[in-house]
Amino acid sequence: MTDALKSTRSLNVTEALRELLLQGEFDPGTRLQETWLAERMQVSRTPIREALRVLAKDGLLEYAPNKGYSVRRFSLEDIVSAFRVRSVLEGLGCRLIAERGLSEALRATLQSTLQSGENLLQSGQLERGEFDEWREMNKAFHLAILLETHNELLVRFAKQSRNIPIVFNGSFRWYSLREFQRAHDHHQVIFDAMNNQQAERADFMMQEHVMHAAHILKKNYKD
Amino acid sequence: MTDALKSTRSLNVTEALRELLLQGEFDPGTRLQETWLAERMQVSRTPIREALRVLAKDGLLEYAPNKGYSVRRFSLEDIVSAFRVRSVLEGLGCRLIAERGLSEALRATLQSTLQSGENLLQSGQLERGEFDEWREMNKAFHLAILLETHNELLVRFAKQSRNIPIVFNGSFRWYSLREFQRAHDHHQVIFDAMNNQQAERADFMMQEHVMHAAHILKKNYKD
DNA sequence: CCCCGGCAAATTGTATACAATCTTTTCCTT
DNA sequence: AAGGAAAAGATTGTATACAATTTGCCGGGG
Repeated sequence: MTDALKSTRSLNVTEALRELLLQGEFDPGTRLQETWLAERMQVSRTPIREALRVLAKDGLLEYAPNKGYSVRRFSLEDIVSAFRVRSVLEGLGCRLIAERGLSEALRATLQSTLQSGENLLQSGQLERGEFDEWREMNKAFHLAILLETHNELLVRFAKQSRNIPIVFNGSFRWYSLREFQRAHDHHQVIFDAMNNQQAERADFMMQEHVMHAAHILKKNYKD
Repeated sequence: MTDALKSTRSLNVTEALRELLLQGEFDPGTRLQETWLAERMQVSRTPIREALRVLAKDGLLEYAPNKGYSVRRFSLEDIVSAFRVRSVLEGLGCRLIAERGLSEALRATLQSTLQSGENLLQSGQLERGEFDEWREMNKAFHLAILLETHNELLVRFAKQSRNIPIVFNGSFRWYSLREFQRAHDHHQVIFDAMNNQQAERADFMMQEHVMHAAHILKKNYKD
């Protein structure tokens, strides 16, 4: 079997820190000192430094030579801008899939996620705290489309455009049942469009879908 | 004045190495050993390692834990895929500008680059080796549009999607006078569309423009 | 001849020591 | 008291030493 579980402290620290940042553990503007982090993470400064550099490149931290790193502040405008970028990226993904036609594997995967969505809506449990299943279903739907494009850069950028604290978990906490239903409808239409090789329609609806999420966030986000 | 010229060895090495990779100095698949690089660059392994990690994140190198870094191989398909992504990103840039209307500053900048293009075409010098002016003009045109969107992620992704060895310098070496004229025509139409707030047209034409460059590269690229 | 265990060399990962830079405090001058 | 040079402290940048892991080689067993 493959030894994909092998890793290094540097990589582990990078992901641990990224998680903390995405969960909003540190206030924006906070300076992250290497020695302090090193002590907290129980490693030396070396892996810490490598992690910080990567996270800065990901846009989660700001860096100034000889000054160090600080937690980036995301304005509402930054976040909406990121959604707009993601919308055209995922829209392109749908377009590419629709143009070449759905593979059997992808059709099966997407139908499965649609069924999951249906079940979740039927159960009526979506008003309480168990958004996790929905989150998982949603992620599976979007990721399956992206991966099927076999466009590595597209996948990378689409993933990266979600590396923003408030956005990362999906902003489902604002969703009413009505909103979940609408999202599910979007998914169905997007699937139908791709399934019928309607590239323009698939692209457009995916953009609509993503920007609607941005719209909801915009309405509820207080900065 | 600002001290933007301050830097560190780590940053310098990163950019120097990036330049070497973009110029195709190393064959794809080549393993880049830290000690070897350190000796060549006259620094210790520490800044080398930080540079390698960043360049791997940029997609120029491949990395495996405890194995090291090697120069990534870009297939023709990889390159065309990157163009497709860039086309929708820059298309979105044009759309955003067109929707809100051209600022005076941007109108002036773009008209200036168009005039430069006009002059270069008139001089008829474009068949020989001095593509540099054209390259500069082209870069100014595309970058001015991107920056005016004030969408940081859009700018970052669009720039990053050009960080590919063959692509980076622009593939103007394949261009005939006819191709330069066509590119110039595209620029003019894109400007006109934005100037008349024709968002859809501006977006579409920019995509056309970028993908035509991909088309030319595809015809001439031998792998 | 192949295989494979294990030792040796090479290479990467991590910690730490030292250098350079920035920040803060002190204290002198005006 | 205000200003500012200069020293002290803190923090980042770099080099190097050491640890862990991988790679290559050698020899023995099948």
